[in-house]
Amino acid sequence: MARRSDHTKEELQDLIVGETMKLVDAFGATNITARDIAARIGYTPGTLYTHFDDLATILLHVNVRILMHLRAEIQDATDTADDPAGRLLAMGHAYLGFAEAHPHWFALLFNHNVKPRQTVPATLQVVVDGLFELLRTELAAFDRTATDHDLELGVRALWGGVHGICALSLSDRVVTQRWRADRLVLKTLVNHFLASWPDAAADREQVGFAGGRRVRETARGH
Amino acid sequence: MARRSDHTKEELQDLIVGETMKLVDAFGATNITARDIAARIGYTPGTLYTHFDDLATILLHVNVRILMHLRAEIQDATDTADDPAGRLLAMGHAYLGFAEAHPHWFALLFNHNVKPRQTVPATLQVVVDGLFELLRTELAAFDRTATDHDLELGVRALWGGVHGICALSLSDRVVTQRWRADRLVLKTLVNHFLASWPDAAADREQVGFAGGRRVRETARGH
DNA sequence: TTGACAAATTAAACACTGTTCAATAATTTA
DNA sequence: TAAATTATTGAACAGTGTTTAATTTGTCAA
Repeated sequence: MARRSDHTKEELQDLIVGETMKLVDAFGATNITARDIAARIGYTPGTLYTHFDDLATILLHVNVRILMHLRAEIQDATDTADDPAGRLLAMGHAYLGFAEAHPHWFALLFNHNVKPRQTVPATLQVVVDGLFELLRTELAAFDRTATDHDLELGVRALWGGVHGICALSLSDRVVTQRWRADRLVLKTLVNHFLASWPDAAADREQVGFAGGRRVRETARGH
Repeated sequence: MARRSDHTKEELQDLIVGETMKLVDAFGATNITARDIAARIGYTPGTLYTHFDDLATILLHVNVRILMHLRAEIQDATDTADDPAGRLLAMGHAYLGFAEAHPHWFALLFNHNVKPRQTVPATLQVVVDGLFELLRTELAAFDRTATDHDLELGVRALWGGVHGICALSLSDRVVTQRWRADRLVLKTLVNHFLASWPDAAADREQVGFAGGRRVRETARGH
């Protein structure tokens, strides 16, 4: 019998969430069982239920940590460029890199199995809002004349677009496996999106606009 | 005992896939069981396994039919506009409308649980390619000077973008529930994407470019 | 019509799942 | 030290996908 003085209540909860997160990363959320987690932490399955309501709740806490990882990587990506457009593209690349490096985490994040009853940890929405704010800051710097409404629309469209490319890239079901130029697709989307954004011209021409052909130069077929 | 002369082999397979599709639409793929399907068609669970290898295979066949529905709706959306840009936007709206009307179908389509062994029905890739071709045709009409490579990139970026907005819209986990202006987000993405596409200017100005402010007019801050 | 063969269907079982709960062990309090 | 409290366990529960032997059904030659 595991001695209860081995861990405090909080330590054990952290241990459960942490080991579950590793198992999800390795095998996917749908392929791990309560008994797997219990064996991993050196307890029996019943113990999980004295610390969490059910497995779904544990996975919800795992999701919070995953989101913090994702936000950290996106924040780091900000340093790789010194203009807003470059930073936005770099954030997209970080997003895609994260999805490729941890497909099971990505799947758990966005494949909703949340039962209506479930109490979402308050921290989750906070982390999401932080992620959202990172994008908004860059887009605002990119176009300083944009209204709040413009930014809201723009951030959601851009985030959605990037997310979709990542999601389709991981969904080996629908998209053919042969074609793997996701970074190029990503760049195409982001560049085209930003290229027609109001007041984009000055910024873009200063920094060379992140490689590829310069869209505006060929915009009217010249 | 159900009499085997009630249905031919093909009829019974169609019945299984069809009833499973209805159950998925109503309750979601993760909430239906082999016994549910069996009860629905008036047979016992074992019968399912004389016609399909396992449940995952049945769901794969369901996916084929779902994709055909999706393609049909997108094809129909083509008639609602008479210029390529308008048709592309209408196709995006159809995509989003389908996701909203059948969230469980949409989830089954893109949340991959396909085991590596699984034999994907040949028809599935055919349907996907057809869907892909619909977009390509419109984008090619929108920019007749685009190379094949341009079109490939553009279609994937555009499809990915639209898909992401739909996916995030259904993923009530990450995106806050309060903000529901997905159609506006969709229009923002598609319009900005097309606005900077080469040779887009002529078409866009002819048709008024699907509402909202005209991006190019303010592009350089005039 | 009959009888043998083939195929479809079933009921029962298998190992597994998430979850619950009385019994037990470990710790804290009096 | 004794009592009360709490954490942990092992065994059970109902339900899952799947397999299989036994049974029913249909076919077709004799």
